[in-house]
Amino acid sequence: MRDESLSDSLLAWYDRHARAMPWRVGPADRAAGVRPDPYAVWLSEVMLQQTTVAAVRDYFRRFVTRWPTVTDLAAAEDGEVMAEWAGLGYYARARNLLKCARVVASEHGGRFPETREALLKLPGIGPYTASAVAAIAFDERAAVVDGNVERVMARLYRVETPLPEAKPELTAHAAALTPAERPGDYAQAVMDLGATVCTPKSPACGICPWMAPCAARAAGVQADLPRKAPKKAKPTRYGIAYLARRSDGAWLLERRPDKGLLGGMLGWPGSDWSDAPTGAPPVEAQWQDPGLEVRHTFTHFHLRLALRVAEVGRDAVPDRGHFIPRAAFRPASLPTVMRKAFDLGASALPATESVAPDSD
DNA sequence: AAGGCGTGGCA
DNA sequence: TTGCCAAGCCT
Repeated sequence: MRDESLSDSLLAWYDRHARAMPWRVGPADRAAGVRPDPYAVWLSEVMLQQTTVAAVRDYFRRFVTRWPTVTDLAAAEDGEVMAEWAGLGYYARARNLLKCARVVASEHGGRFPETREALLKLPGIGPYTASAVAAIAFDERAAVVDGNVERVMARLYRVETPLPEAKPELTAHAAALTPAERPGDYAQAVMDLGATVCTPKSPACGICPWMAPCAARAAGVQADLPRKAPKKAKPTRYGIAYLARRSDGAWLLERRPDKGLLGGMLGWPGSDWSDAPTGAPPVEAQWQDPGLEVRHTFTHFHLRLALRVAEVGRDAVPDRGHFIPRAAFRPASLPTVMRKAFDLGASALPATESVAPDSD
């Protein structure tokens, strides 16, 4: 059974402390009848998967400015969406975002399904996002369980079982607390609490609306919860990236395959990334070794990427990739590791003379 | 069903 | 420098 005094005290706290966000309808406006745009809720929730609010803000604004509705997004070119997502990480989210937008546009008349169950069927929408959209946009009493909620529940109920084993128990607690009234505000409230008060390292118990009922706080173990299984060490992999600049300033890039690391993104042609990388240069040239190396850490390995640079003539025909004209090339459209390679490698080539744009 | 999948900030 | 982490999903 639900403990309404708990959800009530949290909602009262949220009424005073809700953070303002570009996609959020605050509690006062919500109480006055303002409804959030399901498209904005969905887009923000996908962007927020494993990603900080600070990192998402500007991406969200650019997306809704460029594609104001899900129908607009559905009509976008794949490469444009991937370029706009560049730098935000977890690029499968962007591929699934577009898939989802197209399903909503073509099979649901441009309107998002309004139940958690139906939302779960869409690409890129899992248990968390389905609950968040259902609760925030459609007032369904759906319990959100993300990293914040897991932490808050583990502390409130002093769950000592380590994650991920504890997940079902924490989910049950979260579901029991979720109120029928204001489920969307409650979802945002419990996540705000986790993000600003019940933080991973020194939680601010002194200002927490749930200080009194918190079992971990009473036992003084709040900073030790939730317990987690130890993580594996990251191996180091090595690779080579080839940066070729044509005499007209065009750069040789290739589209990475949809599956796997950085799937669907542009990148520099190169070797595989392994203990002993192999891979031929993508175009015949006088390749130079400037002695530069990009260091970058992915989710599950460290990468040391050695750079090779070359200038090639107007008639160069690459074995891999294609030349992107200087005027069309934006480093910001590259995933971060590739942008780092550009920042380093471009400085190793002589400055381009200012030439008039050419006609290919 | 455990592992693949990004990035930037911070102690 | 290193490790940890942040509103997970997919296979």
